[in-house]
Amino acid sequence: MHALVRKLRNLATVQDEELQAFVAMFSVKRSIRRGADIITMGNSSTFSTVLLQGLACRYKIIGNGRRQILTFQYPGDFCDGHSYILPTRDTAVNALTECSVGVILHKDIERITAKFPSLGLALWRDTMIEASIFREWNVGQRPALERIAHMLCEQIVRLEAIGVAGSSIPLTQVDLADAAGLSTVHMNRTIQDLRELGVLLKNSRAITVSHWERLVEIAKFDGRYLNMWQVPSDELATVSTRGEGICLPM
Amino acid sequence: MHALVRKLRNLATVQDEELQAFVAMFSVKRSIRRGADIITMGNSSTFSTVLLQGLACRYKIIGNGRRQILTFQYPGDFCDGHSYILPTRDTAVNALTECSVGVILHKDIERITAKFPSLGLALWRDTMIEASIFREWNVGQRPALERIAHMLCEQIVRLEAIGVAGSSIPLTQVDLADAAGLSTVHMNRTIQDLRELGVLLKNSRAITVSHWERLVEIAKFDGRYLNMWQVPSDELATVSTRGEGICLPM
DNA sequence: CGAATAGTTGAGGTGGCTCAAATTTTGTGG
DNA sequence: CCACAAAATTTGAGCCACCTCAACTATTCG
Repeated sequence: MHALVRKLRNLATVQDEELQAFVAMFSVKRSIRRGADIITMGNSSTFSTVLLQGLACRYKIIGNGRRQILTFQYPGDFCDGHSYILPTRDTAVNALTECSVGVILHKDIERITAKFPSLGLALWRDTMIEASIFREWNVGQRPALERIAHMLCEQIVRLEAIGVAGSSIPLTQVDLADAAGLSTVHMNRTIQDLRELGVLLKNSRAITVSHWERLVEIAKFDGRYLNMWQVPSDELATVSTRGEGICLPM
Repeated sequence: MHALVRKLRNLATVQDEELQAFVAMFSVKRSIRRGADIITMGNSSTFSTVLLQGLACRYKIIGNGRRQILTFQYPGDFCDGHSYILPTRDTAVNALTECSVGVILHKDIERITAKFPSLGLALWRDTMIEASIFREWNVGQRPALERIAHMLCEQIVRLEAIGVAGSSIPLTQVDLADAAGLSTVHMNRTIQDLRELGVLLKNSRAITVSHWERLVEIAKFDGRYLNMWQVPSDELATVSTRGEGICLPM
């Protein structure tokens, strides 16, 4: 549960005992395999799900039968968009790599946030940051190169925020295309452009950033919308549970 | 303050006395004229702003110098995206018609939500619905006709939710273009297409829906993301203050 | 080792853009 | 109430970013 604890600490001043109590309410579900839906559309539920390991995406099937990815999710993220507040389930969540999740009953969340308001505040803030990300993606209408570069920047920053250093992005071109709303063909060609520009590694099959500054420049990326100013990645929480980390596929 | 009261009542079970106390904390600022910024970018503040009358938009100037509208705001909406929770100010808000707003100190919000948790819950829900709207817009990549139809559907539903009946949308084509991320030229041509299709009135300069069902069909609109299932528009709150209503320009 | 899945390349089509100008409507000051 | 400026709407013409369709080639995985 490291990921969740780390995140909540960033969001508000929360006492260790509060975090411990919160974490204790979760039950863990492991080994969700790539391609499986973590959350399915339509059925409202009595519990919330937090991603603990792996990488997932929130998505929706749109008119033409295509998958539109709305956001990527990293360890510590609430998969179901805080369904305990608003039970709307108009999107699904899919595991892009093997995943583990934590599950907590809505009524347990209610109980503990009533008891520890600062925990509720942290959760609220989390919903706001999610909203920021959606807002930022909206400023779509960017040309493909900039759009993709921007998406890559966001993923790098979010990976760093959960302690995954290294500039390799564990997503396929298909995933990125579905997220950017571009065809895979055009995604591929633009990735190649970025490789030509020296921004991504050329030899590797994986998507690896080799020139961060230039990427940021192309993307006109200003990461403040991610609200990750705090916590410079070191002094991470040391509350309970076994070692975790995002698993880098490909 | 009708608009705000009505909205909060929809979002949670809040006692009248709680609403009264909340409303009493606002000070009102009237006669903000069309074109003026209600919220400017960059400067974080110590208070929050609620739109009471008129129509505003949250926007951002993007790379090419163009205005990207992220969402429209109606009476009762928090202009600054609940800045008391997350002080990020990466967007501005502009009055699209003459507006009135209410202003409340962050610390007053803190005080009263601590005292009345159900009020805090209502506010939290409100942030979630805002996020839903951003999410829905993201599923951009729709062809222009569908995209615009969808936007119109949303505005009609939101207008109805605040008690403005009638199917006339008080926005210019320029505003709609900036929101849809389309050129005004293409917006104009698509509006004309909708007129040809009998969905919008032909003679009027204003944008008036004449065939709702067909519009919904074109848009593939499913309004559930707006979370307005409650309150069938009649029995509106009767708490204090003078008559208000959105002013329909054009 | 065969079957998916992911990545790459080519060719041709089109939705929405830009530039440019005309027309209509709205707002303002006299 | 009129005249003029500013804003909104409309129309035409040419262009290009990104799409679709259709292979073919690596890779991964059971």
